[in-house]
Amino acid sequence: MADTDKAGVAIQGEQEVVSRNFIEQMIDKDLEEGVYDCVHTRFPPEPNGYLHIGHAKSILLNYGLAQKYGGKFNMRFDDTNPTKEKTEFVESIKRDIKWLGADWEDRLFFASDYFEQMYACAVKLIRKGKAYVSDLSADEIREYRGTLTEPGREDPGSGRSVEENLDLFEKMKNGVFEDGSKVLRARIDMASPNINMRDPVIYRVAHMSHHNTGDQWCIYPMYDFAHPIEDALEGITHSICTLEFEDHRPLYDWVVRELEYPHPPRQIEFAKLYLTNVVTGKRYIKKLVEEGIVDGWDDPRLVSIAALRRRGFTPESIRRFVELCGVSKSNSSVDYAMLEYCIREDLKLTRPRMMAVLDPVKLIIDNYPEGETELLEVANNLENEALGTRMVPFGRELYIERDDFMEEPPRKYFRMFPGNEVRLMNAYFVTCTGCVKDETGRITEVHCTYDPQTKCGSGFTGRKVKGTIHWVPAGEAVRAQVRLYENIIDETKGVYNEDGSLNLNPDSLKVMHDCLLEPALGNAKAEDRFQFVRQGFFSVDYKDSREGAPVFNRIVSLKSSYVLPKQEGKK
RNA sequence: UGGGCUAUCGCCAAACGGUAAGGCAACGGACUCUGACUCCGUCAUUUCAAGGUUCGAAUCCUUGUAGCCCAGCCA
Repeated sequence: MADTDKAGVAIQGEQEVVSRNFIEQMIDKDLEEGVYDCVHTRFPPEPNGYLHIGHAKSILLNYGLAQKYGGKFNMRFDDTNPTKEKTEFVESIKRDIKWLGADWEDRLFFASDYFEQMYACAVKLIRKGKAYVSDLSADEIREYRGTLTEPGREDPGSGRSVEENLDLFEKMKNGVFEDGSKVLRARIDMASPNINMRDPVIYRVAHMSHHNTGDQWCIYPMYDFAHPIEDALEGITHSICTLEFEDHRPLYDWVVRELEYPHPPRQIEFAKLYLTNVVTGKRYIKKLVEEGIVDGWDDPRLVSIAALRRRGFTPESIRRFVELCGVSKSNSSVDYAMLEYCIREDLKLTRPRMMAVLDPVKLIIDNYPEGETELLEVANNLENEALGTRMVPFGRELYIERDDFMEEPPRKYFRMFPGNEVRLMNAYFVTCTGCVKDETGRITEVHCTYDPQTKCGSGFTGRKVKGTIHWVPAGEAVRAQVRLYENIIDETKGVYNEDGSLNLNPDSLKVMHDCLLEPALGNAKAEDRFQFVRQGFFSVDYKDSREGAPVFNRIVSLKSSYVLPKQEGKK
């Protein structure tokens, strides 16, 4: 009988048997059979946008495999199409991958650095009679390709001699032809049931400046031709990509076979990671940015790597999340709750637990001596002594959460209401005596009395209270802005409307301007993370915070099995 | 209607012919200076469906069904 621990590790006797995902099983087999004697992976993004949580899976999968098998991991920009790529993106992608902790060491490559070799490969194919220059327009090529159910027809250019093809291809390279007037096609099978094999275009003409090679080239290789070559040149063993490339594998194999690479790489496809109710589409995010609904690609409500980082997620939490999701070939959509679990798990023992009042109302302890204050020594994290203690001033006037007082409480309300005794966290028991309202009926002060002998740390055990509430000292509290987030999508309706537009949640951002924090939080630095007791985990926004004036983003709330009555019915 | 792939709990996901792991979520309960954490318990007689083979089937065979991908000079 095998026990199984949290990581899915079965323990049989003394032996640990980790269940391996299907890619690892394939690699094991390859290694066993001597197909390869090492593992070399790569992450090959096109620098045409920002990375998001889905890319993290691919990055961590590839890097993780290299680590696990003592192999190597390459970083490679697949920049074979100058119409879409920008240097700005190569920088952001590098930064995100570093942040995630994937280390490519000194192996940073660009597909565009191989253009010369790729050109030679194309010439080789032409010489073998395996490629030809076509004069067909894009529309004509589509027509000749046939349909899903009908085979294609021979390209008229297919009959050209090797010499003529060589000559024409060189002219393509030399800029003799206009964009779109000529392409190089691989000669495979116009009748193949796999449309990718119907003489795919492998080179096109594009008179355009490339972010890396400038104006050196006016012909560019297509992905299906370039990618296997890139992999082969770098000595990649396992070329891991997503499911939509499954149909391209026969072409991938065709290229490495025709080019006669002695140790050809092998393509393996896995299912992308999707998160439920999340926006990753570039055009959608672009629109959100343009319309000012979010404040950039790193808006904390988004799931780009930059956004997750800004929200306060840790690289460790993302790694754990990806690990928990697993790797398979079935299309699936993981619950956001799993990500929340991972970040809570990472922060709960490692961050100080502070007191912050988001929506303050004044609390006056009527029997506490006027003008007097005391300093309380408070543990930073009761479950992790190593985090030490801090001092918090306490006095007659405090602020508490508006939610923590009700004049007429419902059943099972454990907080402050007239006549009820609660604990002020880290301080004393207080008994509520009533409240003061302004002319609109809004509560402006809550009053109570305290019992000096119930001080925290005094060892008092005379009686117990059901509720513990947090507070900040009135005089010394630091005023700050805190932002609370909900999903940017209205989860009750799904991501898209019928017309294809996004189903936005109008309450996805709540900015709390007059929050009061305990003094120690006043000099928090960008990216510092804390638990605000009873509220959740927060991090200091690195964009909007200033020296001595931190702005906090809520990363995730604490779980709660209690719903405040007035919030009932809220979606 | 051509080809490729995938179907195991609300969501991920193991199991590789030997009698359905685990995690997330949810729900009880205990504990508690966070309605948190922690702990303890519950949560698939059944694996898309129907047949078949077998002592034995999620795994093999049939026949269906559903979903995803492919007709860019994108990646």
